Amino acid sequence: MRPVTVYDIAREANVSVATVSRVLNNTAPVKKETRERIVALMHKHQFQPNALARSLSRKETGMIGFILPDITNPFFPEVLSGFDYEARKLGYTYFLCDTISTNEENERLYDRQYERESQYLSLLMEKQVDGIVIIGGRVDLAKPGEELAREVEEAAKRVPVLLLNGNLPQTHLNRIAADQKLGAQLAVQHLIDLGHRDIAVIGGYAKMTNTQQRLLGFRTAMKEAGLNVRKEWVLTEGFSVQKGQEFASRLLGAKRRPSAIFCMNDLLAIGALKAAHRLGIRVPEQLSIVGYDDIPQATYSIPELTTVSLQSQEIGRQAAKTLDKMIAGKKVPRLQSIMPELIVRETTAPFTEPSA
Amino acid sequence: MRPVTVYDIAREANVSVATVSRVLNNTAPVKKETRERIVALMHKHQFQPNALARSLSRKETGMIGFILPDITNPFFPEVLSGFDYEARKLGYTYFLCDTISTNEENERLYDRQYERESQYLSLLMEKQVDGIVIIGGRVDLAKPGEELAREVEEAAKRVPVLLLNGNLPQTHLNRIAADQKLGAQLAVQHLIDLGHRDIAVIGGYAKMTNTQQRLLGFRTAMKEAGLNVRKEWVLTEGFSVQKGQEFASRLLGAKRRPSAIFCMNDLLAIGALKAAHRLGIRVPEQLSIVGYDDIPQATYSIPELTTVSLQSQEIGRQAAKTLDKMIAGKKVPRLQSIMPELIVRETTAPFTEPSA
DNA sequence: ACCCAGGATGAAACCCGTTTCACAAACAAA
DNA sequence: TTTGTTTGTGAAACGGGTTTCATCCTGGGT
Repeated sequence: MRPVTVYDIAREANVSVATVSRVLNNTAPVKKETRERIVALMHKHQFQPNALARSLSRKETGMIGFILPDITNPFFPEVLSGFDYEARKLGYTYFLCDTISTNEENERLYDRQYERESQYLSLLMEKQVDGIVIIGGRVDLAKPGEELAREVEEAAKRVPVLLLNGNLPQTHLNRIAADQKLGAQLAVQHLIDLGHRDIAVIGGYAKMTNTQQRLLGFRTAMKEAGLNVRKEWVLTEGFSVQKGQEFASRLLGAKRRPSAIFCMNDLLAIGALKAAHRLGIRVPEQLSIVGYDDIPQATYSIPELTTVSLQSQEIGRQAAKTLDKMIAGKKVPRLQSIMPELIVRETTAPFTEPSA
Repeated sequence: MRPVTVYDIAREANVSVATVSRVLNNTAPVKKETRERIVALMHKHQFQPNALARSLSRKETGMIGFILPDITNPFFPEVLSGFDYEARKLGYTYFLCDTISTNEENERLYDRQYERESQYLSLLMEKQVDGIVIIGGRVDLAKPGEELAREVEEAAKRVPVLLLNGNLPQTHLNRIAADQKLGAQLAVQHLIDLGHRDIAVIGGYAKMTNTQQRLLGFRTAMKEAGLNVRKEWVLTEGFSVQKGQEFASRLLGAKRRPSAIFCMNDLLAIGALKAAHRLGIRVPEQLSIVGYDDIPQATYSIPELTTVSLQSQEIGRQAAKTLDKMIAGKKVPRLQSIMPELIVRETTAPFTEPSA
């Protein structure tokens, strides 16, 4: 059966569609009895206005595109849930756009992310979304002037784009980001305060600005404490539990090993925890570990992870609020910094000389 | 600047919009040079067809609504990622609809889920989605004839609706679901085979059909082995790590305690693991634990969880494929059962008499 | 030379709302 | 009573595509 339209209602109520539209949107006064007659008919027929038609003429859709790299990475659901909370309050719905590729074996492939990201960018624009938020992915990687960055900037000319946690350098795009450098400094300073001197870092991708920022924070804290960074204790290219286990095994298997490891995210930290366990190294007594992100899983492990909270939900909420303002044409600050916070739990302890 | 439309292209190419539309969709032959001229103009102006307008006349949007209860529960991102994979291949985009409510303190509230679910149902229909998939939430709870169930069925008359893992009894709606009873049986049988006789179950919600099914599987396996179920060892109402810890503490703190715990999901199992650890009970030597769902986090814990895999990604993939068929008007089986699989890892071991 | 099947194309209707404009009626102020 | 402002309403244009129908051409078959 054909869905009922304003025309059907109008005909049956002996009014014009204009009037029906008016009661639908309360956009102009309608005589009380006329209104009631129309409302009754709407209920009777379970009238649901066609949002496509409405959006087409209104030139606004109430739809947002949310581009993220990998929904199975628990960090993203966290920010997404914060975003969802505000977005819904503001009356938006959103498309979820995951830029990761998986092959038939469910292995995650990060190589085609760029391609996917720009595909989504134009797809979303065709769908006439009111705004786009991008977290992770290319915005973390692109260098100024690069083709990739240009595409995003191009899109931003046609529709509000908000970057989360990204770090597209030298861009005029609005962003909300945690201070990555500070977060790393917090973590490393904590280890130093506990008396650690042999500190390693694992994870991240050397090309990602986020990683670079955190590495910078790490180096800064080390330098200020007069400690030097051994380059074989800086292991990058990876963000998974798997990788964390791998990196930590390598670190802990060597003759000289660090007494503390700073991990670029919690997944890596969990991997490090596993590696230590396999090698019979007790955490935190013999090895301190600090994670990053404070995903819910950080409290699932035994011992629970000491980590740097990026306030993921808060970022998501801010994102929704800010994008809404941008859509409304209001001015918003170019960069909103979210202060990271160190959450001390159970994987860090004062340094003690190995008894053996 | 106003976006460029088919009319703009048509005017500049000295053709009618019909012709432009034809080259856009390859829907009828167009003279080669005309086509080339039009294509060139499209590129020149970076023409992007307005998907709203297109959908409005085509009466299909390529949009799907995906309703789930809580994206921060890692089970859902898993099925979502499987769904994403296929949906994208088939050319769909989807709205993510999270039915959980959170208050300002980010606490999750499940009480208003119903309301949210029906709001989303009509919202999605207004947005003219081509189909809707619902996982968890009301479809797990509703009894036949109930108001809630009716709403879903009502929606299903207007747009294809697919239920995942739900168990709306006596409904004619299409569903894809893992065999919950079998999954539980597998888990419990495994424990019994290992020599356990004192087995407890924790988690779930008594009103959820899923929980009921699993409980049924549990009881069946116990009965077949001639074991009886102690009712103080059946603890329901909860699905979180927190709850798991609580339940397990209660169980393990009692004078008489089980030698094995079957958990209604992996989060609970992780909680149980933590409780055991706090109480100094070694897993799996002194206590075996089996989870359910096989979320990625099941391998993050130490020891790694033995669990029942629901093949979450697979369910998601099937969902996309099936919904696509439904949208195309093809017949699909009323119920597709996904076989659960027991994944034996490190939290289960043969029963041994307590040495003390 | 004649007929017919495509090929190529345009005019116009259609999808379903919103919004502008015009106009009549009702009511208030002067 | 006259003028000015609301209230109440409809006709029609609009948003940006798709699709049907009609028309004109062209090449192949006989």
